[in-house]
Amino acid sequence: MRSVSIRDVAAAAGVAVGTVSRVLNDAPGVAPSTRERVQASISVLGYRPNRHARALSSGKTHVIGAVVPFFTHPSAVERLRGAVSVLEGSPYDLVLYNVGTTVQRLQHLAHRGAIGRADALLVMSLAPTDAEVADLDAAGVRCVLVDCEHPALPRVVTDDVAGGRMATEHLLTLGHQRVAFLGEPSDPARRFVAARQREIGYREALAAAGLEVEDALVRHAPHGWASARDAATALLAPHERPSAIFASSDTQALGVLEAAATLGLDVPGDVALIGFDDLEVAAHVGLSTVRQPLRESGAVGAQLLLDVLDAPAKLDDVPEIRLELELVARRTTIDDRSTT
Amino acid sequence: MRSVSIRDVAAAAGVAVGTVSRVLNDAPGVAPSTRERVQASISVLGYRPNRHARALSSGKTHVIGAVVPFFTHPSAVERLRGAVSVLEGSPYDLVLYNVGTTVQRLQHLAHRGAIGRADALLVMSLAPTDAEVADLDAAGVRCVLVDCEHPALPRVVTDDVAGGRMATEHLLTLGHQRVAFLGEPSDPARRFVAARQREIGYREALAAAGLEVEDALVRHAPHGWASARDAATALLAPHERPSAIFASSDTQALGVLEAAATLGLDVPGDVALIGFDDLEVAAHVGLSTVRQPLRESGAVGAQLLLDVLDAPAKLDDVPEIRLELELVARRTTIDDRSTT
DNA sequence: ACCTGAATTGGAACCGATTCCAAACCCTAC
DNA sequence: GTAGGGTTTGGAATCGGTTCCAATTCAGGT
Repeated sequence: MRSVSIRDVAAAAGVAVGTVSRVLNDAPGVAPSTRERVQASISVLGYRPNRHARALSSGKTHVIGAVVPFFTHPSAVERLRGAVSVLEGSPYDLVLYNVGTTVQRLQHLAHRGAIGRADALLVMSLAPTDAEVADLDAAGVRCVLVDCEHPALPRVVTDDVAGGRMATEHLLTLGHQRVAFLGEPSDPARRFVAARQREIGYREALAAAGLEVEDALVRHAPHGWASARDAATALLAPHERPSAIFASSDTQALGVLEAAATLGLDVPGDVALIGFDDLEVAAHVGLSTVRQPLRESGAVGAQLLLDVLDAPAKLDDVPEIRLELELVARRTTIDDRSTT
Repeated sequence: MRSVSIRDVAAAAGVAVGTVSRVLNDAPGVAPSTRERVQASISVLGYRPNRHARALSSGKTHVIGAVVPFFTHPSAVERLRGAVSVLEGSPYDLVLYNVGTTVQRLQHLAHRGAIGRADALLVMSLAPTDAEVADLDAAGVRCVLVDCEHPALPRVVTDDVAGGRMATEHLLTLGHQRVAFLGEPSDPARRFVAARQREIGYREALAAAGLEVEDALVRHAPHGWASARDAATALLAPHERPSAIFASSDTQALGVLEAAATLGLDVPGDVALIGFDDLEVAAHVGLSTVRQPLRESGAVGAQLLLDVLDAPAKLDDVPEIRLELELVARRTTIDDRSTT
């Protein structure tokens, strides 16, 4: 039951443990014949180095922690997919840290879990505080951000304000005058800022078009399908209905779609709709949206993290990679039935 | 930079390291006053135990590895969601092992990666070989299977044959006589068996109804949206078209839906369609399907693994938990337009 | 006052690797 | 024949915990 240790290998090969270690790490200074002999013993004994012992003595854990708020959200998973695809080719293992509910949890996680286990952290959609950055730094844990910002950390971001503008302008261009916005309530700690920024873009676009923002047309509902449906149902009440809705995520847009269907409203005839993210489901239901390169953001972030880990020292200027957004017009804003 | 160790704490509190360790592990035999003093030093120094050192000396890593084939597939993610939700409340970290392409990879992973890092493995949809089970056992790594079987391992399963029957019978009950099947090619190592079993259920249902299986109506395409669409396009060629299709996964069913749309066929008017899994998207596009409790399977599997880890010895009879399937009829088999 | 046993504490050994200094070895050059 | 240099190799120290045995303390019983 007890596993083979490096000393067993050393004994079997008739060398010292130091030599076996050198062979294991492809370190120079081992005679070819010796190296061969050691390798033979290794495979005969079926020896596998103990990763914890290795981590303990070398200080490198070969673990990357992915801090993912809301692993339940499709967009978070999509980002993770990108990260996984990159990390697969690396010697790093990926530990999943889900930040489920409380914002407080990052603090908790960063301290209790991630630090002391991982060499580095890939933090998604959750802007760290200065204190957290300091802690991370003190613990020697490298960090890269995806979909959020902090001046001291390398990051992969998109311009959510511009995205909000794009979506809104698309609707305005189609002739809509009364455009509603459905977003998420800003969280108390102001750490999830994407939805808020999209709302800013929405307001900017309306202002640029010389339109007033009607308070009644701006709603907030917790991220998720059901709550968006309920909010949209209220928004689409017969009296003074908007002619178009911009939902700050595709998930919410699906809720709007459901509400419209229940109310017997035609989309886009009675009300046009655009979402944000371009989840795979958007293509299937014909949802117009602003495409955000979700998977790519995870992949780029992971790659950036690997680069950072390779770089010995702290970089002088912190890299920021900005990914582009793209408008994808589909059935919910442009009715192809009229053209066929 | 160097972190605080248990010896620093011991010195600060004026006790021996053993005592600090006892405090850390809530071990009995420490005077309340001493315990308090140690705890004070711990928080003053900001001490965090090093998990690798702990793992090394205690033999417990507090890591559970999730072996997930095709992290890109929605169903795999859904299972993982369930597992994550359960493991969040536990002291275990979750390491993600994606088995991307080659079947060979499990061997690779189990040996190189998972073993020696994790206390236990949650293996999904990938039946291990006897050799692998033996290795796992030899390495002292506990293991629970989800969506696959091995006589020696605890597992969470569903009856895919029955599911295949359910889907097919649903179509037959609706009066369809020519029911096609779209599945996945069986992999060389015969390790992903679910799709194959659903096909068996399909054949059983046809046989029970006294119908012949027409070879031309049974197709196989690699899992995924695009390849299913192509296969379905061939299947739906005008000549001798089936009146209904059973796709062995929702993902594939979406491909069929796309093919039908492109061909200008009405669903379910020209061709009825049923999938398998009940992914969230199925509800949005109105896809009939056989609901499989994906998330629950992950959750139950994780819980089972925790139980197994708690149980000191190897259990005499290996638990098998069977989750129920449920038919969900939606628009793609039952046209509500006729009734409205 | 002394003995016994339980509760508490000290501290060495150990887990399995890396790392680095010193020792051994082998050639070549003088 | 030997000094000197570069390779190889040996092996002790170390990383930061857990574990367990021995030592100490202290209370209660006689």
